[in-house]
Amino acid sequence: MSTTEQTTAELRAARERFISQWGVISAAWGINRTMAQIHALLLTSPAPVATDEIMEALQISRGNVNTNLRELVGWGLIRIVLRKGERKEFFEAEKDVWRIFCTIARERQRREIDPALAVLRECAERTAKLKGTEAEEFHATMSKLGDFVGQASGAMDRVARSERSKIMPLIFKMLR
Amino acid sequence: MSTTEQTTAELRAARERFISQWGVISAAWGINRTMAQIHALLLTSPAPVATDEIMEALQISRGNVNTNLRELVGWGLIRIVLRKGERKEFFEAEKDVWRIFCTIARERQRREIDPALAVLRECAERTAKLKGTEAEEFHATMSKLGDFVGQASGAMDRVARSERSKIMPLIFKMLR
DNA sequence: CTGAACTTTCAGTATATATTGAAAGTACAA
DNA sequence: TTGTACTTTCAATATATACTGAAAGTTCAG
Repeated sequence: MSTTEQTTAELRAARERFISQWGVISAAWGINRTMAQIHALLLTSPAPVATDEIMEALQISRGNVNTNLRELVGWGLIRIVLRKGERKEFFEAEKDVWRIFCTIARERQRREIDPALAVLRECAERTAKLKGTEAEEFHATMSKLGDFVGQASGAMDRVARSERSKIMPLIFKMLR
Repeated sequence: MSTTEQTTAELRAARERFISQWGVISAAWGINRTMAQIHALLLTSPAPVATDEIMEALQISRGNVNTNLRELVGWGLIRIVLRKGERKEFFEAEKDVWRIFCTIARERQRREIDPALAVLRECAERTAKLKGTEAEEFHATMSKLGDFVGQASGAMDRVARSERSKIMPLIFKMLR
């Protein structure tokens, strides 16, 4: 086997390992396994990829690929690329790690943290004026939880909106 | 209806809303819905609770309660309480929000981030010496991803190991 | 020991989630 | 306007995940 062939084989093996494992890991974080695999595929693809190629590579149906591509576009993690003279749509992933992180942080904030926060605040609010130890304790728990989630989410938001070059050095300096 | 009855009713309603919604929210983060509901129940209970009461409150089976209680103990989010003269086990949740946060951060780190990091490093490692644009790009992607996850996870780890009173003011000062 | 009080296990089942694939929809060149 | 090259949809189906409940296991007082 030539050196080039070995390189190709090893590269493909590493890439497949990444794609497969990224699916497993993402599932633990409440992200659709296939969506994560498609993302991993695009993330490690040297060029934009079309639906058929993804179907082939991951051995999944057209409908499945389509659904998850739209979802990834919705998250802002990939974009559609059109080639001149071709009707087909190709897709490419944002490859800057910092941008990926900010996108995910902001989307999860909007989709999941904000609604959670609303529930906590509502539960604190509606028990604010109740009398009695139990009611007061419940109110205190909800308030503390709400404040904490609010502060943590605000902090994350500011990190995700700032420039990497400005915020990251600060963080690492602080966490000396 | 007396004021006391109104208070009781309103408190119960708020508590049920919290328990139910906490389950929904947690599911979005890859946490078992029932586990989250049991946690919410204990978090808002004025006293330690035994299996039967949880079965009753959430209308779920003994086996289900048992499994999820063990899982919560495994996470370090609740502890077993024994009452003198009683054979039954009672459970109570850690109620300090900062401690809860640190526990969850450390456990997810150990269970999910560290393995993910290992995969990224392995993929970077095995493609380190390959020649060619595609291989080099893949290696660069894996390295960047690995470095980023490693740094972020290290930062989170240091936050979760520090004292709240020391680290939180610093963070908010920095994110001014 | 014995049995009552309690916990754990796990095969079977239910529920939720993801996937398929064919049909319908869309866009456009000729 | 028709045919072709594509994308989207969605009912049916498969798969993964969670839950049940009865039986087996454990613990311990008497």
